[in-house]
This record gives sequence, structure tokens and C-alpha cells, in this order.
Amino acid sequence: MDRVEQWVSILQDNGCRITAPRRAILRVIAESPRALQPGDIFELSRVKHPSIGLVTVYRTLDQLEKLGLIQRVHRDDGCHMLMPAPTGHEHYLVCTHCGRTILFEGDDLGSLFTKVESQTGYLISDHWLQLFGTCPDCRKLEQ
Amino acid sequence: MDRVEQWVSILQDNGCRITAPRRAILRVIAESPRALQPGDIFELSRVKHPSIGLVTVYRTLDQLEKLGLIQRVHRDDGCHMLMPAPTGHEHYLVCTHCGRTILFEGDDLGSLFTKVESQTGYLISDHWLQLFGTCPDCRKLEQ
DNA sequence: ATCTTATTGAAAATCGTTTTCAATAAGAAG
DNA sequence: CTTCTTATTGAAAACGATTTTCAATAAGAT
Repeated sequence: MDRVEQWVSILQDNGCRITAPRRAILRVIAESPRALQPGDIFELSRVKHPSIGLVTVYRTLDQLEKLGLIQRVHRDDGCHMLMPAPTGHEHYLVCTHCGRTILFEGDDLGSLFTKVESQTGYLISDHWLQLFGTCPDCRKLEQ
Repeated sequence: MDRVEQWVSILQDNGCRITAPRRAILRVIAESPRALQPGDIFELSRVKHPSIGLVTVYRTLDQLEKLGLIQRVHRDDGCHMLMPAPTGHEHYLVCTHCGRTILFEGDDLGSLFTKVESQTGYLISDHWLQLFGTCPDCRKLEQ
């Protein structure tokens, strides 16, 4: 079962109805190697389902995020992009040239957190790590 | 020389003029143990200088950020807060209850980055790490 | 086939932030 | 101290991303 169908059944299990505009949005996100902004998702979904409205995109993104199926990739300007959510202890690595975004394992962070907790007295409940760089393809183009 | 005076002379060295509203803003940021949103900074500065406008806050924050004197603390909702910038390889640790924000050393990350680079082929140029948790005072209150 | 209620798109509203503008004042130069 | 240049000011308007409101539609349970 591909990712779209997985998402569809999770949405249904949570009382959501599956409509054509919603399916278009799911496919756009699931098929993109890049993190997309809501506006991008709107434009791409419009190709598959021309009558779709931007509001529907926002509403669907909300639901997907609440169900933990997608996650925000934060940008310095305060806007954000969206990607299928990591399933484990993974974090995003974003190419600053083409936007291609992949995941890497962040297991190693546990020991840093323990150290910080004992040094600061804070109880750490959440963390946020994102890396930015140049992907292999863009590195080739730059030379 | 305290932090405000340091900032004042750096601003002057960069051709900025020092005005009363600007001084009020500098003091608010320098004296706060919490990361503040632009609106908070506006309200607090208004106490010291009632005629100040929100626009002046934004403009001053821009300059301080460009000179590297303050830095953004990102929030999940896309808004951001501001803090005096770390001087070394430090990152923010934000209390999710009271907002008290402190710095911790992030030196250990170098080896993770090297590992990720070799595993992914990306060349890492920048990173973002923020921790969230409960500060010692708020932990006491919770019990 | 019916019925409930989630979902839709359009328009308007809202939020944080930026731009425009004419008036003011910081600080360099005389 | 006076003059002059130009950075800075606050108010109002503009802006872009996101949210709310609303009446019409349609998914999917019965």
C-alpha cells in the first residue's frame, strides 16, 4: 500500500471523508521530494483538480498535521513548508539551492540532552533540529 | 560596560544614530530573561518611552539582527521571539511554561554533522537547534 | 433512497509585518 | 553655538500568509 492509501485509511479511521480535492493534495505531498509551501501545494493540486481552493489546502494540511502524517519544515522568514512526517527519530536536511529535503537519524542527540538537563536543571520535553546544506546534485552544478 | 552600552557603540560604529526610543528597545531586550516577541518588546518599550511606535520596534530589531546582536528564537506557529545573540557555538533552551530562555553549548554537534555529510552527500552549511522544556522554577511549581 | 454532517469554495476578516510619507532630530562640520 | 545632511520617527496604508464565516454540496452511514 502506497503512502497516499495509508494516509487515506488513517483519515477515514478518524472520521474524515475522502474527497477529490483532498486526494489531490495528498498525492502532491506524498510525491514531492521537496518540502512545499501551502501555496506550492495549492498550485500543484490545481493541476490535478482545477476547481480546488486555497482554503481547502490549508484545512487539509491542518488535519494531516494533527494526525501526525505531515510535519512542518521551518524557514527563517517564519513561513513554513510541509513534508511527510518522519516515522522515527529523524530530522530534516534541506538543500538551500533546490529544496530537496531528506531525513537523517538523530539518535545521537540523547546524550547531549542528558548532559544539558544535568547542567541546566531544565527538563527537556521537545527539540527541534534542522540542517541546511547543498545536496549532491547542486554541488555538482556549482563546480 | 554593560550590554546596552556595548550595543550602543556598535550601532554608532555602523553609522546608526542613538535615539530615546531606540535606547528603550535595547534596554528591554538586554534586561529580559525571556525571549520576547516584537509585540512584547513594543509594550515594554512603551513603558519607558510612551510615544514609541511599533514600526520603530521592527526597524530597530532589523538593525540589531543584521549586526548580529540579537537572534531569532523560532516558534512552532511561525512567529518568532528575540534574544541577545549567543557569542559562541551555543543554542537556546526555552521553558515552555514561563518562556525563560538560556543558552547551552552545542559543540558536540560537529561529529554528528560530519557523519550526516558522509552518509548523505550533502554539504552542511547551517543548522538550527532549539530545545524546549521546563525550567527549574516551573518544575517546582508543577509538583 | 434517505439523512446526517463533514467538506467545499468564495468572500471577508485577521494577524504579523513592511512600505510610504512628511516631519523631526542626531550628530558631523563650520 | 549654528548650520546642514541624512538617519530616524510615528501614522496610515499596504501587504502576504492564514483563518473565519457562510450557504451550498456531497461522502458515506443507515
